[in-house]
Amino acid sequence: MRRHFGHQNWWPGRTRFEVILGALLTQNTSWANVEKALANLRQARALSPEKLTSLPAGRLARLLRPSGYFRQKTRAVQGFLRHLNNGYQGSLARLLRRPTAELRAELLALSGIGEETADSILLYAAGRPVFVIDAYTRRVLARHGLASAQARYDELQSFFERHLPADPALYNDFHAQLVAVGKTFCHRERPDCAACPLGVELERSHARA
DNA sequence: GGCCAGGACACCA
DNA sequence: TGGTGTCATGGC
Repeated sequence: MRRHFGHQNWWPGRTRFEVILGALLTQNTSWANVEKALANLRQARALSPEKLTSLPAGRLARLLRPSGYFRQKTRAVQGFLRHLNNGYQGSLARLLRRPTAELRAELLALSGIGEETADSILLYAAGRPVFVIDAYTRRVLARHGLASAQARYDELQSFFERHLPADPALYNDFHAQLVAVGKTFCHRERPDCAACPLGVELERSHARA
């Protein structure tokens, strides 16, 4: 996959805080729309926990509007900031220093943060070896017969974590590569498996076996 | 004009 | 536990 697409350099974001905001804002939303919202925040000089905390909900909602679901996302962002301020004196470094399992549970307890968003934060902002499962990953695995379409999140996650070394840098780009494969070759209506680098490699490996 | 995008959650049986 | 509706903008 990397030979075909090159390193994907995920996650786009200048700071860890920006990565976290991106994880919250990209839920069921194209990254292009997320970038518009992040650009709004940057222009408003609100891309830090302190500045963002001081923003009234109405103003924050207007800035987040291009990313869609802006009312929900406003609540999610403010909920995260409340947790950060109440539990960690607003220090992202302190929060992200928590042991992986505890941090994951804390994130999941916040409203607006589910498994994928929590794991994106763990991997891309905190650098933990946690494999992220998203809709593209599901589609690619199902398309290649590597997992059932109904498999649970944790089943798919352990599939990767069992078979790959626990290396955050590897997980990082591996997930991004799967998304690239999903976007490029695993279309719902007209998948192009013949040209798919993953499909070709799997065919080779089956032929060898 | 319809479909979909790097989901989460409430509600229901 | 599993299925369904809702949330919303913007690009194609």
